This record gives sequence, C-alpha cells and structure tokens, in this order.
Amino acid sequence: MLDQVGSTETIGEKTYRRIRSDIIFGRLTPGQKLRLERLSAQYETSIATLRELLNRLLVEGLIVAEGQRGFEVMPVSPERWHEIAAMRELLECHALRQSIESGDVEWEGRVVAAHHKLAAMEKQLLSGDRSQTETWKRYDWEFHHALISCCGSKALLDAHSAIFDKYLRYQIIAVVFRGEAAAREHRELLKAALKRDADAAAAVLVKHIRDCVQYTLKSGALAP
Amino acid sequence: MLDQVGSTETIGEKTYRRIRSDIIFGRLTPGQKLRLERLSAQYETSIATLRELLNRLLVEGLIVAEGQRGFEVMPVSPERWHEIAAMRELLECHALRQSIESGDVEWEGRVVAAHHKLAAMEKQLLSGDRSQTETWKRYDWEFHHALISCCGSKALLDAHSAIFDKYLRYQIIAVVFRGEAAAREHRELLKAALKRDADAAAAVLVKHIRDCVQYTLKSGALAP
DNA sequence: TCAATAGGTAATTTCAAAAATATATGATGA
DNA sequence: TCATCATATATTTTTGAAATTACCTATTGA
Repeated sequence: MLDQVGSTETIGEKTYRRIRSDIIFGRLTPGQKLRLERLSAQYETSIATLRELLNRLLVEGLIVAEGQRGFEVMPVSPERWHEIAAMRELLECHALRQSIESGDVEWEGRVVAAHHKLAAMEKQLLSGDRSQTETWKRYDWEFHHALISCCGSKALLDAHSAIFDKYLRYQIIAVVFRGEAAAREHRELLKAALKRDADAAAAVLVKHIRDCVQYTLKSGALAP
Repeated sequence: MLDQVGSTETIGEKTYRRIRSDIIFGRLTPGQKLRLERLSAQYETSIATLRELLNRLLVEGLIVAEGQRGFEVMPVSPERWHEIAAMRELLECHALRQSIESGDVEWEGRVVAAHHKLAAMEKQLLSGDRSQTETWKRYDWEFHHALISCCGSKALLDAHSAIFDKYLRYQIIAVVFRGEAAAREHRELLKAALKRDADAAAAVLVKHIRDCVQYTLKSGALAP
C-alpha cells in the first residue's frame, strides 16, 4: 500500500545522495582528489556506478573534472562565495516576491509550521547544543523553501535548491552560527511574509544573506 | 604548440555534445524514449559510457529518468515554456545590468562584433535562406552572451548558458523566426548597451523574450 | 468476462576486467 | 648539474557481459 521509498532505490541513487551529502557537509573537503578505487572501496560500489553519479555532481558544480585526470571536490574561494551568495539573493528574492503575492492560507500554514520547527532548533542551539547540525540546516532549508513554495515555477524552485546547497557547503565549512541575529531575521521574515509585505521581506532576506557572507569572511575560514 | 582541442577529448565528451545538440535541435524529440541499446548502436559507444553522459543531461534538465525505467527526452509544455522564459528573463536582465555598469571598451568591442555577425545572418535569413539555423542560433547566443559577459559572475554566466539552451530548444521546436521584429530588438539592445542605458536595455530584453513566447504559443507548435 | 498470477522476454542496472592515458622513476648525454 | 627521453607504474576511460528489474502474454480460477 505505502510507497516504500528505499525499496526501489538503486544503489547508484543511494551512493549519489551519500557522496553529495559528504561534500556539502565537508566530510569530503574542498579540492580533495577523488580517486576512483578509493571511493569504490569506501562506498562499496563499482567504478562505473561511481562515474555515473560523479558526472551528476560535476554538472551540479559540486565537483570538477580536469581533462582525463579524474575528479576532485570543487575548491572554495571568497570570489566563488560571493557569486553563490549573489545568485541565492537573486533567485530567492524573486521567488519570495512571487510567492508572497500568490500564497494562500495553505501556504501560510506551511510557513508558520516550518518556522516553528526552525525556531525550536535555534533555541536549542543558543543553549549550547551543537550536536544536530544536519537537522538544523534541514529546518533552515525547509523554512526558506516554504516561503518561496508558491512562486509558481518549478524551474525556479529547482534552481534555488541547487544554489542553496552550494551556499550551505560554505556555511558548513566556515562553521557559521550567527546565533540570535539569524534567528531574529527569520522571525522578521515570517512576520513580513504573513503581512504580505514583499519589499520588507526581500530587504530582510538580502540582509540575512549579506551579513552571513561578511560574518564568514571575517572568520577567515576561507582564507588560503 | 597549439592546443588541439579535439585530440585529448574523450569519446564520452564527444558523444555528450552530440546527444545534447540532438536534443536541443529537436533531432531527438520531446518525450522520446532513449533505449540504451539503440543509442549504443546509433552513437557507437558502450552503454556504460552512454549512462555517464545521460546522467549529466539528467541534471541539466534536458532528459528525465523515471525510476528504473530508463531515460527519455524532457517533454515540452506551455507551462514549462513560460517558466524557462521567465528564468531567462530574470538571469539575463540581472546580468545585463551588471555588465552594462562595469563593461569596458574591450566589452563594447565584443558586443559590436557579435552584433555585426548576428545582423549579417539575420539579413540572410530575411532574404529567405533558412539553411544555417545552427550558425544563426550560435550567433544569437554569442551576441546575448557578449552583452552580459562583464556581469562579473561565472556562476551567473553558467546558469544563463544552461537556461539559454533550454530556451533555444523551444524556439527550434516551434520553428520560430520572428524576422525583422527580432532583428530590430537586437539593434535596440546594442544601442542601449553602448549608451549604458541599463533600464532601456532591460526593457528591450523583456519585450524580446515575452514577444517570442507569445509568438510561439500562437503558432500552436507546443499544443498537445 | 474479468482479475490475478506465473512465466518468459526485454530492458535497465551493476560489475570486473581490458584499453588508453597520465604520472612517476631512472638512465642517458651534453 | 640539468634537461631529455624511455620505461614502468598508477589512474582513468571504455568495454562486454552478468545480475537485476520491469514489461508483456497467456493461463487459471472465479
């Protein structure tokens, strides 16, 4: 009766999600060489299957391939960080405006629910518990995604998801937790969205992103 | 001494470009099932190599994979066409404004040169010669790309290239040639860019894209 | 007549090994 | 000493075939 999501999933699919997550959460580090034999042993798959998913990550911009010299994890740099942040700003602000304009009560419910979960996690983080980074980041994504979910364009949502994950990788690498400031901005975002004040919401979002970039650059985690 | 671009290119790379081009130019039609054995014979490569490049096209959104039931060319629909056009509008307008602001004389030279080539091709098309569609479309891309080339963000340029090719596929499928109207808009775009009038340029670009969408939808080529 | 199931066929997915390419090592000559 | 070339090793790329999964057909039972 129920769809057993894992049952029909191929091992290529599973390994893809694993390696993708390992890159985003820094377990595979920027610039790291990805030797096929080593990956094959580590993830317990054949080289051909690995190459399939490596080609997917290549197009996503999470790894690079230099000629016939194999793959490596996409390096990080302050320039790239600025570009990714600017791209998120462009896509998310636009989607946010559209979504605020056409969101219904159902949408409001999703936004409120997502913020509730995120706020609870942020409270826990502020009390010193840093153990659940992945869950926290998932809630962060779910809130931002809920906000733009009524933008009306699947293409836009997909592009946003892709850039959000790259943005997330930089946050993880820099071990960013802006504490109360970020939590406040999330509250302001919620308030502006429910008031259907698109200009205010967009302004908060821009500040949210730019302050995060400044914060991480000051921390020096991206320095060579 | 010279880089022989084709010499070190793998057959996977070559086949990737071939199949990608076949999709964009409609030689592989929307919704068409891509049977591996058939492709293997047609493009003279092994199935494993094919699957690598098919996975790349998957992430690019040019093909779809449904469970363990193989690949097919991404179907087309009026909804998707609107989304792709809106995405191009968002990315290209933004990049255009940035580029007009920071472009130097070198940039102006590239823009003028690209327009010259495009205009020559458009003249040829207006005289009835429709034989060189691929070259025409390449010149069209080169002009639009030249305009935004000083936007300062490689990430933005990459995203634009990706969406432009998807946009192009719809144009090809609908056999669009708006003739003098499109040529005029290109001239206006050139003029506004050289005058550094970003607002005017963006306005022309928006009209350029929206008129093209309306034109193709009226033609009925995307109807089911 | 129809639904359900079993069996066979066709397709995709995965693997292990061969072929091609790149990198490292050492020998040669100026 | 240094650059150059040849050889050997390591790594990637490509292949053909085995394993798995989906699809089609026909048979059974109600």
